[in-house]
Amino acid sequence: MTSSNSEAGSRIHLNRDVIVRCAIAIADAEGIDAITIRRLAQELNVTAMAPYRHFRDKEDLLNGIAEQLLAEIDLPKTISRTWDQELAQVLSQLVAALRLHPNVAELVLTRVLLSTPGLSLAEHVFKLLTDAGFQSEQVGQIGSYALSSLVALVTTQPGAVTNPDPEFRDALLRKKRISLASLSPRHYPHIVAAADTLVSCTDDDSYYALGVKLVIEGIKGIRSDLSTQTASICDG
Amino acid sequence: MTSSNSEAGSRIHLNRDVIVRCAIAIADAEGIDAITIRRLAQELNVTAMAPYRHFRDKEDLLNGIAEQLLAEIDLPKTISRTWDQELAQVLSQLVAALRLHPNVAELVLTRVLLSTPGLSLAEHVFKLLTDAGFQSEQVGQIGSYALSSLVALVTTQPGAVTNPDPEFRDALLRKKRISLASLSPRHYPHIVAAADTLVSCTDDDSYYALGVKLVIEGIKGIRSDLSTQTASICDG
DNA sequence: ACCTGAACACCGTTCAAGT
DNA sequence: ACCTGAACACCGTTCAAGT
Repeated sequence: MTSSNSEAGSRIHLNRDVIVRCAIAIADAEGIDAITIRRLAQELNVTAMAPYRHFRDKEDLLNGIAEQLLAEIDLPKTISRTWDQELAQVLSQLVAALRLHPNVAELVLTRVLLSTPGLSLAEHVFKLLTDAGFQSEQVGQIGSYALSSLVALVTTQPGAVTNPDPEFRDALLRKKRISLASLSPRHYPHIVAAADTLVSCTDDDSYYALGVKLVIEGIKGIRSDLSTQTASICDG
Repeated sequence: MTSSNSEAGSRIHLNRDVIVRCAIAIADAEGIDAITIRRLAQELNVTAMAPYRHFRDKEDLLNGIAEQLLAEIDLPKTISRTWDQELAQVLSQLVAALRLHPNVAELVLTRVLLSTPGLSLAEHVFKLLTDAGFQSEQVGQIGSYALSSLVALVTTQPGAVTNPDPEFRDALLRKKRISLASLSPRHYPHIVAAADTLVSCTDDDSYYALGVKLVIEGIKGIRSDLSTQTASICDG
């Protein structure tokens, strides 16, 4: 992470975007705790107070990081398909965007409604749930659930160790797997059996696809309860 | 939070449990960032280094807090009902335990497998998923999903503002609702419509019950896919 | 065995200046 | 308009002592 920005003379014009990108790069390399205002200033060849021209305080910076992650999502325009297919696509986009920077994914959990790209995402999800036939209160609750479930999934990503260096990372994962696999098979038979899966997936893509599917199927299950009570809406 | 422990003379024997409980009390009153080793020491009438006899470092303390939260869950013994009913009950217990201390609930997200009560919880959930007919790889993935979804739900709890004092809290919520409700209805019609729900629920209990139901229904949906491919297992 | 006390290298953030 | 520099009140954590 002593990246190109830290070379003497590379005095790029400081602004929110540059600072946020630098913060994300630091976290990618060394974990979220490595994001400090002072470290950021140092990395950008600037004094400790310079970032404060662009951020009210550190919380504002963290909001900016969450916003940047969400800005990577490109919401599909296709309105041709069914609500559940579209929802699956949007949620997959969210997961894909967060997976690019797993060390800061957790910041999004409580910040979706604080930025324009987050609001657009939520609005899109809420619209699809409305299409599915839910009333506005359930739309808010189910929508929040869907978003936070998937953010949490990326946050707890098996094998999402900070990433000091690939070799050390592997060693850490190996240690973790051993500690699970060596639990008492009498007390924790199912954890021992699933130890490999819990530590790191054989296939991350299918793991996240399953997560999206679980959310969608959950919503469908709730919806079918709904349609037994009220007039059934045309299926999308 | 300048609680009974901070009175001069109340020198309770220091140990992990006392320290963890004090940390939770601090977070309940002032938010998770108020948990510092030094503050803890002060609250317990002890020097800054005293807690280090009982915790290797701050991370160890946070693990201890997560463990304490999970220890409040009492796993039901009843094996009389169907897997989905039992799973719903266990997950509801998890939610109930976390709701007691929403400001530290986030600590559990990445720490379930690091403590005995967390391992017991996971083992219980995994067993029920095995009963439901899933193979060990899916058990691990679906189990992780179920646990992290519900932890996330409590973490993002609408109205889970730290809690300085009830009056200030209400003001903050009001401000939040207004900022959502006053969004452009042209760009964010569904968010505006759901603003009340998003900021704080009319009924928290039913909100969390819905969360549990979404998880269960999701799992059932996946399971029915499963049973079309492999031999169907006896229900129940 | 358990706690103290001083010290170190860091933080976020303020305020008043510089250019 | 944008950045600097010094300062303040706080952190987590070390090390060597005390009792």
